[in-house]
Amino acid sequence: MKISSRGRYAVRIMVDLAVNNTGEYAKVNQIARRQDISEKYLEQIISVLNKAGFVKSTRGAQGGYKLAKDPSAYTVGMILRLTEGSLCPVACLEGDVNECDRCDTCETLDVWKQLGEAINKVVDGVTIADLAEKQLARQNSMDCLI
Amino acid sequence: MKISSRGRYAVRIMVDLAVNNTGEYAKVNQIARRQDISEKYLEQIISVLNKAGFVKSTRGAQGGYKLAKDPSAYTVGMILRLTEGSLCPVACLEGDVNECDRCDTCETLDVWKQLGEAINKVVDGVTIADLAEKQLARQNSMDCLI
DNA sequence: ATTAAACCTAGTAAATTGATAGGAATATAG
DNA sequence: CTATATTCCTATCAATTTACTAGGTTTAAT
Repeated sequence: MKISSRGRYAVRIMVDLAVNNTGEYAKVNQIARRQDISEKYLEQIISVLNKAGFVKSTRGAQGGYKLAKDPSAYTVGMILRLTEGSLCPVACLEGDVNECDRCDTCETLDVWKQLGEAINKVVDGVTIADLAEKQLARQNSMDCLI
Repeated sequence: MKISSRGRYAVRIMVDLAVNNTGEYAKVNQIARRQDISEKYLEQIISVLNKAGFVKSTRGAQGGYKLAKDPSAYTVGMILRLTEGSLCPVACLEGDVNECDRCDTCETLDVWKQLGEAINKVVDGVTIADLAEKQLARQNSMDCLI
């Protein structure tokens, strides 16, 4: 029941792109430096975000990545589901077909259902914009101290 | 973000012991048959429950396992934490020491904290007694149809 | 003494995780 | 048109976890 580093990094990458958005394309090595993630690993993760259309890219010199839409268009849940796969805590609840044949007499199923709903509620209740705003607010408050 | 079969089986074993409690010790092969879990795998899982004091055992002929306390004394969360380890969705939140040095400037941390709380709330809100009752109620309602 | 059970330890195939590595394709700058 | 900066693609890898299977040891009742 852990979120993998792939999922965590993906969220951080999206927030990073939102916070450091200048209109230009951000390069992998810049994001990697800011987020302290290996360039090569980050490359793989951002490629998934790219294929899903969450970010857009251009290749070659001056190329890079930027968010495809407004940060408020992405929930944490969307990003986790993309990079982690389903957030459903048990396979029995996935898809429209109930895999296991104990499902109709399985008391525990209802607990997993509640759990899945609780998880979705949290991760779909927070957007990349929310997280980016919070970071910008903290950065501004730090500026005041200088 | 899946609950492993070890955790799911552990919960089912506890519910099974609650539902089929006759005062006698239940044998691994009986539980295995009822729950459709391999005897050997079940043995390993119930041994964890035993060492934690959730069930008690006697060896030798007529031996077996029974719940150590009333089914209402066990939450699903207790059993999952035992068999799965912490239900914390990220390592950063575990223990009293913050592992990673980004923690104090990490916006995403708050999401994971909310997520952890939501998960705990669900799994600690359901007891083995709740699940056992539900199963007994269904069994009784089935009896009426015969 | 036999037998029925829990107990203990080791092994194992498959999948997943968290990367690293190297090169191919492509766009810009000079 | 060439050099360079960048994304893009694929392969590999070590470590860990998962979900078991297997086989023997100990203990208690009959």
